[in-house]
Amino acid sequence: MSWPVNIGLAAERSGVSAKMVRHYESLGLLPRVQRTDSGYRQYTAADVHTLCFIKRSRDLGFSMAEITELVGLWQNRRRASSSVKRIAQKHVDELTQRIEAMQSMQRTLSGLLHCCQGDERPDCPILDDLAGRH
Amino acid sequence: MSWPVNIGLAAERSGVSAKMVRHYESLGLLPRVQRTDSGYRQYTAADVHTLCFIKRSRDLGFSMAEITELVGLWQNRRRASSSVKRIAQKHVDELTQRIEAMQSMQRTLSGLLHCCQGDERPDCPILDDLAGRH
DNA sequence: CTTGACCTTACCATCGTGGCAAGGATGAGA
DNA sequence: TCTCATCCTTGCCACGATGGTAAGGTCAAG
Repeated sequence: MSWPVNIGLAAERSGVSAKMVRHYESLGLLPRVQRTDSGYRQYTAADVHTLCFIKRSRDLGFSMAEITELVGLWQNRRRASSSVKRIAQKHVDELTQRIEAMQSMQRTLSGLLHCCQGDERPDCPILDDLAGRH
Repeated sequence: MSWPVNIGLAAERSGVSAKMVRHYESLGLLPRVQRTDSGYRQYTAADVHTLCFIKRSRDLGFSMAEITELVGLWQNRRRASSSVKRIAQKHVDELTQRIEAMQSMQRTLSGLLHCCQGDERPDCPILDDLAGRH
């Protein structure tokens, strides 16, 4: 496996782009980066593991601020699981709200789409709705 | 009703902030704005109606690019309703995709939340999952 | 004439990501 | 050893839609 690895391999193995790896570092999300004499970043297996953690968290929709907290809890052996659960519950609640908002849009639009002939004529219930249907 | 009105009243009546009214103008989304000698923008009833159209479109989740098209179609008497329907259908499809992606996150997180005790102990299936559940 | 509410433009911040540019490092083949 | 491709470095700009703030002009009521 040849550890440590350059940023390119760390990116490939974690699924995070090299660009984002540097960005996360600038946010203080990655603990510390060893460098070669010429300045190349060197990633250990543990570093790549942290990157994978961040990737998985992003894939689940957590914000960078939330991920910062989660990484901190992950690396803190004296954490309370309630702290993690609180963050996750808040995120799920936000997801629920956003989903409901989008479903509401979707319902309205689906109804309008159903009414619209979609032919060459200009009459269009979608535009009528957007114009305030008066 | 006293037309035309300043940007503040136009904003209040349309539900769009004055800031955004200026922004939409800079995007070319509002046709033309009359000005007083001192440079104040003057909005007619038709202008406010257009702002309401934009507001309603934003509330339904359309992007500014899509709204630019929709406003153009709205003001074009020779439009084909199929053009409108195509835009709306594409938007609904995108909404569907985003909703499904978020529901997938929600399902995963809900399962993890259900497993997490949320107490003072450090053991946490949520963190285990983020860390790659190995 | 002052005061306060309104208007003007212009710039910066958000959030997460991508792109580009200019330059250094490294390693493989000629 | 020279060269070239590929990698790495930093730094800046962009997105989309919105908010904030600052510095200044305008207007109407007191």
